[in-house]
Formats: sequence, C-alpha cells, structure tokens
Amino acid sequence: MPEGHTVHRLAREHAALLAGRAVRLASPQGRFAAGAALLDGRVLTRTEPHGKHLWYVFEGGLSLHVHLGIYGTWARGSGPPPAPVGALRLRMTSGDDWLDLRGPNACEVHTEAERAAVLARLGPDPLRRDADPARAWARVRRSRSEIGRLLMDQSVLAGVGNVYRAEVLFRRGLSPYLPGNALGREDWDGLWVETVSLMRAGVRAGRIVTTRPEHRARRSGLVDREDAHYVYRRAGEACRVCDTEVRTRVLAGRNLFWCPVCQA
DNA sequence: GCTAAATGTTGAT
DNA sequence: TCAACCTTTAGCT
Repeated sequence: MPEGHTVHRLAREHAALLAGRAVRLASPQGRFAAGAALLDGRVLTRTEPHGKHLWYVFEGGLSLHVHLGIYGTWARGSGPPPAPVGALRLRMTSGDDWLDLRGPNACEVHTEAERAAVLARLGPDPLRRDADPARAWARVRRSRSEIGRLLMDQSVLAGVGNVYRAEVLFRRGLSPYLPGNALGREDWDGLWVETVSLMRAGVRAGRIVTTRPEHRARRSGLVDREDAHYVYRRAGEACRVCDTEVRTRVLAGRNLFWCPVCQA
C-alpha cells in the first residue's frame, strides 16, 4: 500500500539487509523467471528510490526495477522461507534472509539507460535530499490544471499519491481546484515544505498520520485508523477543525476528499 | 462466501 | 476518460 514513503522505507530496509551481499533471485510464479536468472547470484550495490519507483542496483550495472502499484507488497523473514504459495513474483534470498514480492505493477531488469529513461520523466521527489522543488514549481506556476491534479502527476512531483494529495492540501488550507497558475510562490513553498515534512514522518512511522493531537478524538496513546487523517476517506463526516461535512469527488481519476470551508 | 474498493500506472479511445 | 492489470481486505450476506 504504497506512496513514496513506503518505497523509501523499503529501500532503506532492503539495503540494510542485502547491500554488499550476493543475492539469489527466483520467480516461483514464472512471470519473472528470465529476469531473475539474469540477476541471480550477483552482489547488491545499493537501492535507489525515486518517488514510487525503486531500483535494486547490482554489481555489473544491471538493476531490478520494482513499482508496487496499488497492490504490490513485500514480505520479509529469516530462517527457512515458507513454501511459495500462489502468485509469488519474486523471492530474493541471502543467507538466512528472504524477501517475497507479490502483485507489483512492475518487476523487471533495467540497464543504466533504461533506469535513466524512467528517471527522466519523473519530477523531484520530496523525500530525496537532492530534490529541486524549483523544477516542480516551474511546471505548477504555468499550468492551468488544478493543484489537486498536479500533485498526482508524477512528472511534476514524484511520490505523492491520493492520501498525501488530500492531506497536504488540507494542512495548507488550499482548495484542490485552485489552478496551478493561481498559486503564489508562498503557497507553493508552503506546500512543498508540508509535503516533505509529512512524507518524512510517514517514512519514520511506516504509515501516514497527518493529524495534530488536538484534532484527534483520542488525544493520547496510539493513533488509531479513525484518527490518522483530516479528510482522506472521511466523506460525509465532520471536518476535524470546523465541523463542516467533508466532501468527495473524482479528480484525476481518483477519489478526492476536502473540506469546502477550511480549503475555500 | 460474495462484492466493491483500495495509498497506481498504462495504453486505447 | 475509461478499462485493464495485479492482490488483499473491509463490509456486507
């Protein structure tokens, strides 16, 4: 269940586990058998996340490119791996450790050139230290598209998905329907900083929590599911800040949620 | 046990 | 703009 924060967290975890080690790859399901054979036994150099894409860079220059899509998941364990059941696209093992990949949108071998080609069509990733927000702003400021659409466009900004789109706009008090070219520089700067901050928190926590304690029903203890978001999937419920009904409508092919008062 | 929906992208229309 | 793809789970019965 991945937006960029999940991908960056996996990149760190998997690098800590496998970097510098020879890795065995197998595709019990068969769909990635040829690719797995090509990389099998090579030493993993590093992982390289960008937005929702993740590359496992192996010695020799070839990479494993994984995009989880909506459904993709990794499972991890050590000790004897379970017998492969169902559609197991890829199993990576090194020593006692194993990683199982199911349901990804993409799982393929990339050359350096192929990796560069994908990167070339991605906007800056708020979770990367080398991200240049000015590149995204250059697109936003001259676009007539709604900001709620631009945030979902991976060529403008890479890593934001449907949850962060809704929550970041709420936190900044911006209407999703504001055209990019109607945003001021301060609006954009605030939006970027908010995105970086919420997504970093997401990497740390391993999930998306965007509410401040004073806006939660339960103010102490673990943040339960109900309390984690301001507007995402809360259509018809009361806004946590102003009590207005949270609204929903499809924008850019996905269900958008927003408060018409806080985000006028 | 069934159905719909889901934190996503691509390619056809 | 819409269907297709991949899989799991929540919310029904």
